[in-house]
Amino acid sequence: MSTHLLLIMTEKQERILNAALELFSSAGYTATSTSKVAKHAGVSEGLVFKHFKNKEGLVEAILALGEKKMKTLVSRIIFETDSTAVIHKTLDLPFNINEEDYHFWRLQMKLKWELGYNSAEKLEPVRLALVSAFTKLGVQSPDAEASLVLIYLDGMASALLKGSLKDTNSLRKLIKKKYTT
Amino acid sequence: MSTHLLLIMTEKQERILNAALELFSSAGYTATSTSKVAKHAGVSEGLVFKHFKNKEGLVEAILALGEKKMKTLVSRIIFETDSTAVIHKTLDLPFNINEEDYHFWRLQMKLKWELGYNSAEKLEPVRLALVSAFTKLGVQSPDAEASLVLIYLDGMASALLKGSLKDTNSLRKLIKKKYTT
Amino acid sequence: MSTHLLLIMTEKQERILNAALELFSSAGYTATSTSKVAKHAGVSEGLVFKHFKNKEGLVEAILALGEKKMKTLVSRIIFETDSTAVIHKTLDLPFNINEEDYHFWRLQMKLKWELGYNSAEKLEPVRLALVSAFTKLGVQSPDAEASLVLIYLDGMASALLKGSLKDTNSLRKLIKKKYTT
Amino acid sequence: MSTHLLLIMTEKQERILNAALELFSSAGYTATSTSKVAKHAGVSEGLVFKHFKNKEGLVEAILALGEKKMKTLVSRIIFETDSTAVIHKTLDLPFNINEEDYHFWRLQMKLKWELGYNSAEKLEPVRLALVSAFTKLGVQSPDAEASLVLIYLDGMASALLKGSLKDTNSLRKLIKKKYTT
DNA sequence: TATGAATGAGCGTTCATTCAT
DNA sequence: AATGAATGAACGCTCATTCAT
Repeated sequence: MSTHLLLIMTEKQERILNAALELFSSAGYTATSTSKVAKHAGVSEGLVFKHFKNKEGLVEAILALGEKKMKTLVSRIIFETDSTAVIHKTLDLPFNINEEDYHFWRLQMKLKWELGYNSAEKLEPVRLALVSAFTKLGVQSPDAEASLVLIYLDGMASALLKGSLKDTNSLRKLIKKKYTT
Repeated sequence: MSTHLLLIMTEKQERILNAALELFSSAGYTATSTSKVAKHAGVSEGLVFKHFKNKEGLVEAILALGEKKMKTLVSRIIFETDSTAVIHKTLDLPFNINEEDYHFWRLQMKLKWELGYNSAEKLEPVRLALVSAFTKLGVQSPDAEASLVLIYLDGMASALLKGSLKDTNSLRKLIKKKYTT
Repeated sequence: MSTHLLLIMTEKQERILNAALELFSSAGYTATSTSKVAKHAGVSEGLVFKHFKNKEGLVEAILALGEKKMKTLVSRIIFETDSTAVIHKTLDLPFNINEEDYHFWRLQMKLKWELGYNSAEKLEPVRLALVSAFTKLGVQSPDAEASLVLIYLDGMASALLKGSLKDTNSLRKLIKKKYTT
Repeated sequence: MSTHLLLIMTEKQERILNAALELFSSAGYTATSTSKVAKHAGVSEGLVFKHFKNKEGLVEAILALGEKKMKTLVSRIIFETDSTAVIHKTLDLPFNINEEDYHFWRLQMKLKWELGYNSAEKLEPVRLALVSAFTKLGVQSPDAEASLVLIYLDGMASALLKGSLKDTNSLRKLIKKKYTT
């Protein structure tokens, strides 16, 4: 149960949103009924619709919060001036998911496949920063290098969020070593 | 629309399975109703249950086919003796998905997130082969290297199956170059 | 959109009643939700119930206004002394509906069928006046003649309020000619 | 409970349709829930939708039967050659509603106001026959006379179906006398 | 083997209404 | 007087599944 999704919301709105986040991220959007969300949040089912209009409105509200979080992460990278730091900070992204946000990022991955929601395009500024970084470093094909980093990023996030990895630390070291000049 | 999923099946059985495959892979398992599957296959609603018992039975049949296909792919890799070839063949896997099997592999990715079905564990033999290969090549941490390849594999398959990549060829070359001694 | 339904009402009360009138008369009582009425009136949902207690209270208030209007119309007829004038004034009733009251009378017809509300019994005094008029004129069966006029009245009002008539004027002349001695 | 709406239907389909007819005609379309219809028909709610797709489909099925009945009645009139007979048969229409069809015609009137369904336009052929009849009889304004008959028809049907009339027989005689040359 | 009639629980959503503020 | 958060029952409809034929 993550806390403080948004400060503007009333307590019950937040409870609904947290319940939805938790259930969507574990069972999926379609498989989670609005009545389950309401029950989990301890409110009437009608209230879900009063506050978020739709089941879709629920997920949109969550995704809107997601974009905010994403922007914060992205800005930390794109304003970095040191080329190697840009790359390393990008590679580090999936390792910095704290437990509080676990449900959240898991949902992003799920929705990518369930609803075709493209959270990847929010990383476009990062891709540009990577291209620029690789160019500065003088590598042969900076575009492809940047894409490869993002592909790795997706795979690593996926593996971490499914909990299928054992020794995450050595992986983190290894991948960074590969991008150290 | 792949044909001849299994030779043991009757024509209608196969039609049902193909319909399910297509619909599951595009709309998802939960969002696809058994009646839609029946309609798409051109059979009665009852027949789906006669042949596959459950909606779950349907997806299990599809997943069983997936394991078969996976085994074929895996065996091509693990019996390879040349270390570099093991790695390169693994890296090549997602690029060798032919159009006919597109729905099929897309569904595997989808189900991984929707139902928690773990297709990755079917790659365990490949991981072992990779560890062995990296060991032979004398790299510092062969376990981590193997894991990294599989993580990259997942990311690349994901990107390819979502069609979000433009220049796949240069990526293919680049990643292989990184694993060329 | 009639104004000043009742002078005793506050402005918001009147707005609610007008909104209800408009919506009930176009969509029907059952098909119009109290929330739509509130929205249309530009007030909060709660206020509708504060002022009219019930959804039923809303329609009763409207019907009460209807009886008032009806009484005015009726009194213009029953105090008429000339027999032919009684009949003609009755026959003229539906043609004298002004645009302002259009929603209003349409609603009466609608409610007659939707809720079984009997606006016809409010015309009982008119029926008596008609019987008396036809008796004075020496027709054979004054009761039946009076009933027939009211039946025609209903049919004409119905046709006019549904806007299915083209040449209303010639109809008006014709029917009156039939009751001219 | 009217019987034998259509012979092509299965028993349960007919039961659903009869239940819908009865409930729609007494409580109205909007105020009658599909679950009430199912319960009244003694079937599951799902079956209503299997057979009629929609709640709208239910009412359409009923109205389709209505058009059939209407056509039968209309054809009895328009193929009549004697002018006076055309008029008298038209005037007689509402008196010939048998108890079995009571719900049915009541519904037509109700839907006219609730859903704007225009059953009147089905009488257009009758109107033409009336115009022709009045023309042959040499009256001054045959169009208006025809319209007047239909307006009376609506009023009389309305009165009869609401059961607000006592001495229907004398009315029947009187109206016909008015159209006897 | 194959059909499709039939079910009842559950779906997302709207409803009339209450109540604390 | 006025708001709008909150409720829970009901709505129209779809679901996975069974069964007689």
